[in-house]
Amino acid sequence: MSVRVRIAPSPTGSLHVGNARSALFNWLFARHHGGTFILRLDDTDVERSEEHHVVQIQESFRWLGLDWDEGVGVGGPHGTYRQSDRLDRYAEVVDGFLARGIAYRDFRSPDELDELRRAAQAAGGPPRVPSGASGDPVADLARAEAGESFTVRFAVPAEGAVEFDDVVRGPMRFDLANEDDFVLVRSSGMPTYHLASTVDDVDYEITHVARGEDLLASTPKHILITRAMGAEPPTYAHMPLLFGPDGKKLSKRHGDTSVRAFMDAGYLPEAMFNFMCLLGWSYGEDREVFSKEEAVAAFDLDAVGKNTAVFDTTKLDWLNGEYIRALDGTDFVDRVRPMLGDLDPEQERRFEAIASLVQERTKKLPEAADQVGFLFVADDAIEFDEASWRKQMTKDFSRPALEGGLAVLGDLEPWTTEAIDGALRGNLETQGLNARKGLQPLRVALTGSAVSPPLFESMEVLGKDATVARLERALSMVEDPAGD
RNA sequence: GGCCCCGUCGUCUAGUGGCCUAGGACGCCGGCCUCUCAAGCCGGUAACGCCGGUUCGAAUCCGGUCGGGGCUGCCA
Repeated sequence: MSVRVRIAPSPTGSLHVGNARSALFNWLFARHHGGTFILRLDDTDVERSEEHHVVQIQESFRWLGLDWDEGVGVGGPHGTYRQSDRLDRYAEVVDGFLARGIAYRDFRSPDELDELRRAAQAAGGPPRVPSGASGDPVADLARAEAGESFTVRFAVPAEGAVEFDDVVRGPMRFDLANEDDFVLVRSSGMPTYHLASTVDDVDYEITHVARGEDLLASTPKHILITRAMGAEPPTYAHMPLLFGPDGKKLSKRHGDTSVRAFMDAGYLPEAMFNFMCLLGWSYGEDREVFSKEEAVAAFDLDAVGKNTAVFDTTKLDWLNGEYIRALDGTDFVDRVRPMLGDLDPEQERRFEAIASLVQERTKKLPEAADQVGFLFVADDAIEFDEASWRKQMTKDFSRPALEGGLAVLGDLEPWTTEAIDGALRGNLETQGLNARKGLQPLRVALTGSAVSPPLFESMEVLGKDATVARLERALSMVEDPAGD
């Protein structure tokens, strides 16, 4: 039997990294086994589901490189893959359950149920709410047709147990005595997640359900429904949850943890992919950096770990730098250019000339844009970083460095990195300054900051005129501190 | 309260009775390199929650305990 797995986000928000990680593992599993990866929408919560989330969720998956074979947007043999379009099918299943006495209509009010729950809990034993079955389906139907509000509940057997073998956690056993008669259909007529999701899994012939550990305790419900439908339950794999750096379950208060946020922050999808693989799974061989293809070849669900992982992006930052450095030079230029705004031909030339030097020293794409900013401003409009100025331009070496630099560069020919290097080093000797003192003021004069791409190369890219102009301007400001 | 899951360096993890005086990676610290910052290279810091048991031998098996987490909804 060929592997069929699914990811079923609910479009009540943007795609969260936790869901993305689940999707990733499902995708890896499907690809490893040559199976089918399905994207389904669990949108039974009509109150909170929104269409723009549907669009963004798909965008996030595509960005990460998780392509799906069936489902939303791509179609397949099972319709639209949206639960809101399958209401008739759920009703059909429930009617069958009702007819066979596997489910019943429950007319108790929420308040009444709360009361019962509290009482059961106070009793100390299992907090199971007593069955609300009247034992008279005909009368129930009459009440329903008369317009009384009701839910449909699954009649969980009072005794026995549900057992299954979890791929990640091993043998599981849940006593039914602890299981409530759970709701299948809300009073609004909409199916619950448990019903819709399970019916879909059966109908779509899902072979492996790999999802977050938070659903582990709900699995007996799903198995009960599956069996009631006369089907064999799929293989389950409950994957560890993701936590925030504070050790608490990942949520909004840990900042924006949507995939979209990482997209916008300038992370490379390859790096994000690689990073998420590391959360709960290990490539082995002491390897942390690997390609998608390598991950597909090595991955399997039974190798997924049991313990929760803290979503700490420190390592992601490092990985992103690794991937940026590994980028083809033109690829890097293409990815950064959109962040620079409109460039004239001269600015474009400067950017491309210095790109490779910036590529080596950036961890996130937007940083690269910051680092080349000095190439695009007018020579008399450089803004000086205050701390840099104080440290390099207010010292006794500041003037000699600038004046000496100007003296040797003024009529330097040819204007190349090598020639600039030689000229400036010669000046260091005549001034009796070490490289640190003799060159830093020039860097600040040129770029506005004590941190920049390599100085000589920057000068070459800027050209002699611009270089001289910037040095002169800075020198004039050093002479007259009040002029700053 | 009840049911269930988990517990190796700060973080992600390797480890399935001896190869472990516990390995790798990120981070951090120090050094080298060096025109700044990165990168790179070298070195260092740092963990089997605790207590019992099984065994010649336990991070690995069992029990307990403590700690964290999930579920307990007409959310998913």
